[in-house]
Amino acid sequence: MAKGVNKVLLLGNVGKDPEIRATAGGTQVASFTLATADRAKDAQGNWADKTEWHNLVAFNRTAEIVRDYVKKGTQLYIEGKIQTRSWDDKESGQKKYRTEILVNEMTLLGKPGEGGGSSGGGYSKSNTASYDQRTPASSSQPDYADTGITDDDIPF
Amino acid sequence: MAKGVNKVLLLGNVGKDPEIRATAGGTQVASFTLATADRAKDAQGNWADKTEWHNLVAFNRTAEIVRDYVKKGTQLYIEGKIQTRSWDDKESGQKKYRTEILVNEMTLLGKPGEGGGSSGGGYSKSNTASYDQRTPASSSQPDYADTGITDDDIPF
Amino acid sequence: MAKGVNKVLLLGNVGKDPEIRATAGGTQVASFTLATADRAKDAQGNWADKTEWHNLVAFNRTAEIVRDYVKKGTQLYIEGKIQTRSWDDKESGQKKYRTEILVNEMTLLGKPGEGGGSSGGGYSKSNTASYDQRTPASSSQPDYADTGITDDDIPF
Amino acid sequence: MAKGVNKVLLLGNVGKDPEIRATAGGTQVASFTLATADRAKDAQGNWADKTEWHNLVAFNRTAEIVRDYVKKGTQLYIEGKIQTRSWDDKESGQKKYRTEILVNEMTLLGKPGEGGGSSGGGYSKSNTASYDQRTPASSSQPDYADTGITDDDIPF
DNA sequence: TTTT
DNA sequence: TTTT
Repeated sequence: MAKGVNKVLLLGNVGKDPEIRATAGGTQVASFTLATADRAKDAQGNWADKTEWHNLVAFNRTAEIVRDYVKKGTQLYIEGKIQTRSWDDKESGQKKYRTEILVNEMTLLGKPGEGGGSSGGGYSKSNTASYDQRTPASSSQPDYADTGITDDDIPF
Repeated sequence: MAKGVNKVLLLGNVGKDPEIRATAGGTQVASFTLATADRAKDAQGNWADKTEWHNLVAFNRTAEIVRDYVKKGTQLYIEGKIQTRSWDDKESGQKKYRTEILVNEMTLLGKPGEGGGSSGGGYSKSNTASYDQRTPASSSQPDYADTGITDDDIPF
Repeated sequence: MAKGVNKVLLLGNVGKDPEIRATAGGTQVASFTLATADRAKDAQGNWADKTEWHNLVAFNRTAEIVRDYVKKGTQLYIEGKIQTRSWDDKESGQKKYRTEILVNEMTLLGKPGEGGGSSGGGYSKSNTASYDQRTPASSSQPDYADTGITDDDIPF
Repeated sequence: MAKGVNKVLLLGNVGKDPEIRATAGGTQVASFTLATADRAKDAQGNWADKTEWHNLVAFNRTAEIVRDYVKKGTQLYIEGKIQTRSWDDKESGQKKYRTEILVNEMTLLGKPGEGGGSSGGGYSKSNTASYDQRTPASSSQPDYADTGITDDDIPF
């Protein structure tokens, strides 16, 4: 039984093609960003669109679905939990934080240029993205390689 | 401050064109059904789709958006609360119950035959349904007319 | 991957001691009611408390936790899904519906007369209710016996 | 109508007495942390408690309720949205990010050492924290003063 | 039928 | 930094 609640619900569009990796032990990891649009009043009292960007991460089977069906622009509904990782930045010596959403459930809603969104979770089966195990040569964002994460650290 | 939590999140497709009414005082009321698809194991242990139907009701500005943009087949995300109304059935003398979702927030995701679902909340502005104040001549479902609901009964 | 979303979040108090049964196959089933309090404006425009009652059902391990820790008055947070069962009433010949929340996750928050609520999932370990496999001799509410539900019908 | 969904649900315990400020225009701002407890399998496959910390911020009336009723240890349920602010750190010249939950709704569940948690929104009325308009003399965390936020920037 |  |  859960002792607390840490739940996030997001519906928005994927910012870039997801980045797919695997841990040393073969666990699939998908990282991507999601933009959620909101209407909020600006300083002048006018309604203006405001976009919030979220860092998402998915593991295992969910990562494979991301790999195969999620691309830049895909409209997604996800449920997940908030996690904040921290590390000491080698250059500045400062403590840095990165907040991510660990995706537990996902519903694909569509992608620009396709009629997919209307079909009740629809997406083209031909959407399959190729598998990409590259680790980016250099990344200003901390990733699991940088932080020395291994399969043993994945908590499920 | 809320004393409790009663929150519902649904993502699915609208079953029929919504029914739009107005109370005597002019409050717009939209009623419609939403199907949510689920994958569940059947008696034989196979994964099978299972559809759950929900009765939704929206008031005021939300009802107008339903009237103008929601049709049979529209894919919707909604947030709302559960409400169960009860009344004594005149024919059988039995107490009857009807559970509805009062819609507080709504995001349109698309409609079959249009590319709308993919555009981040997209829908065609030309989608406008005409206003329909008819009360169905006969309805086996209790509706607000049947139960004598007036503007004074609307709790907000 | 889910094709739709059907999610309910409730926080409130349990109305009566839960009713515990087992199916012929030994699956534990717990049924109970939960009251969620809300503040809403009444017909006169005054804020008034309004209570909504929900029918909850839990299976397996969750049912056992209900059996052991949940009593009349317990404050609970639950996540679940909406399900509406229907059957033909033998007396009136009418179709009847019963909407229930199938509980997936549960967090115990406290019980009147105990300090439990403050303890982050707190409840007295001595709270253990005795196991009750009785099926109520007569029930005006449709239950799983009435509707002929067997283990094979339980969809997970 | 919302164009996207950005919703967070948290149930946990407050880490420290909230920090209360007011903007130049008199808008109340409450900042506090919330710990959500989770059970997760560790590297050895054992279930272990894991605590996630969240930065919460509340404005206006909600900030006043926080000021008056929320203290270190209070058990809270909140709904809100994720917001990430960024700024250029003056010392290191690096871009820094801070993710916060903007609290929209709140339900107080209890506080250690009181029976409050069981009372359906219970808390001692005598809990009233004194109003604290101090801005911390020095803070390594960016706050609204640091980032030059004024009333005009508050988007509602 | 809960709770304050 | 909370809580059990």
